[in-house]
Amino acid sequence: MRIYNSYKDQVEEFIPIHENQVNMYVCGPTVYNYIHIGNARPVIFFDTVRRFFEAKGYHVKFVSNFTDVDDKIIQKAKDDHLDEMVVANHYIDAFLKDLEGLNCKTDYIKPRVTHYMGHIENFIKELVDKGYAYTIHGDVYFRVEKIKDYGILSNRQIEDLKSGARIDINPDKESPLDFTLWKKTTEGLNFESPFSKGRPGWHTECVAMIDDVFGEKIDIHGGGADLKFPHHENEIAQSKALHNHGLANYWMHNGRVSIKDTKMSKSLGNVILVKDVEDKMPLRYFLLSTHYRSPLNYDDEGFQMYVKEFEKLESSLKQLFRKLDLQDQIKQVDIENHEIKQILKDFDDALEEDFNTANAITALQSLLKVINVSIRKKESNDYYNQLNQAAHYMIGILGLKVKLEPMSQNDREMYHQWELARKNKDFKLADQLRNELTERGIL
RNA sequence: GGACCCUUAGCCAAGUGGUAAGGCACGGGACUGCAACUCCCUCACCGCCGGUUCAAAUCCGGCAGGGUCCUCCA
Repeated sequence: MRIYNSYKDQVEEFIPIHENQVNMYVCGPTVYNYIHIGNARPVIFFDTVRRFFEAKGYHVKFVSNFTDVDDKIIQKAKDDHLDEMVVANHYIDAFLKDLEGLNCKTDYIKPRVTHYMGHIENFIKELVDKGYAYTIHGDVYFRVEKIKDYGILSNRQIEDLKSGARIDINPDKESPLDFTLWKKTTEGLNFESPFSKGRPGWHTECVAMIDDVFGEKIDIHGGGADLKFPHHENEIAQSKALHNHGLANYWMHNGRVSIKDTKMSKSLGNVILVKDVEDKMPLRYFLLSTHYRSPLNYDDEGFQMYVKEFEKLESSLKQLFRKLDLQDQIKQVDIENHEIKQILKDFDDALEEDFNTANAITALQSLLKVINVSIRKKESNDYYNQLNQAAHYMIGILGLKVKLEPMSQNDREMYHQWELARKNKDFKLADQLRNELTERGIL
């Protein structure tokens, strides 16, 4: 397994800290709105990463947070005349529903900031005690310049950052680079702390929760490329200050999604929400069709291509399944066929090389071709089962769900009547039965 | 202004030194009671100009166009 490590800007062999175990953390949503397809990209991608690791026999401890205290939530609560926690809970539920629609696993560890206040406080306190942070007027800031190699992840020099820094209106900070660990405020949801009544800074939440949930350096930390700076850079800085390590061995960042070659943003009004996309599986297919590090552009016409592709996948697998199902012959077999084995190998090879889902999909497509050819021929049930199993292995890792229900006795009879009608050239009856079978999702 | 990235057929998209995967669309065939599905065939001087090399889409330099980050952002 090889992974492109953003921290070093190179592809590296993946070596887990603990054998057969992968500890990974992905920055989760701030729950003040429904997620859009750009948010869905890391969600789907890292779910696929998890699935592949699991398929390869790793135990994956997958953690992704909910930021449920934030200025944007306060604003949203004001706008909607609701309690902040009501807002947060609503969008957490909506997020999980979107996840299910996208066929992402939801059985992962989901720390919420509001449940970790004690730990976050202690974390900040320790930073202060060690001299890496300072309090002033109730606010707490991190001393960035105490971290000597600050900027490695995002490839920035401290000097450049200083000269490029916007005019800082906050004279309390020792340096414009310093970032907030604790913000004194009584507006919105706030918490008592030794520093002041207030809220934690976003950059400290993730690292404090990782600290508590894992209690050690983790294998993989993931998120969108735009989180590299300053968010992830600041997480690393805090971890170095407190634990003398860079938080994660491998940093993975996915590219952005744009819409019709334009940045997706609420002010431009070109946001596509996941909940509004009818074709959830084609969306997943689409988002995996480009390598995760490349930028991805969405437009309706292009997307139709993937809707069609997914339908093709669905119909081929359905026909194969039906062939076996009609004879009650679906069973576990050993995959021995050379061609199928080669395709499986191509699939695994693609994913093992920095999760190249685009090439993995190509392998899936070549299996589909083999399936389609075989369906027209008379092949053994054993061979069909090998194909079926290989296909399900692949779509299981890619997380592409295809509805395949075994036929009822009634369905079977109807199917046989249809065949009989065609044989007897009773095309009127045959067409009628065909329509019925199609409606029932059999054909 | 500073940092970085991208440019492969009509469209989407792999490929990071050995002579262009795959998909969609188009065109030509096949199969079929009619459809749908499916199958076969066809379809690229890798943005432009130089350089390095026996060999470059792949490395280096320049130019053009596009984008991201530097501020909340997945």
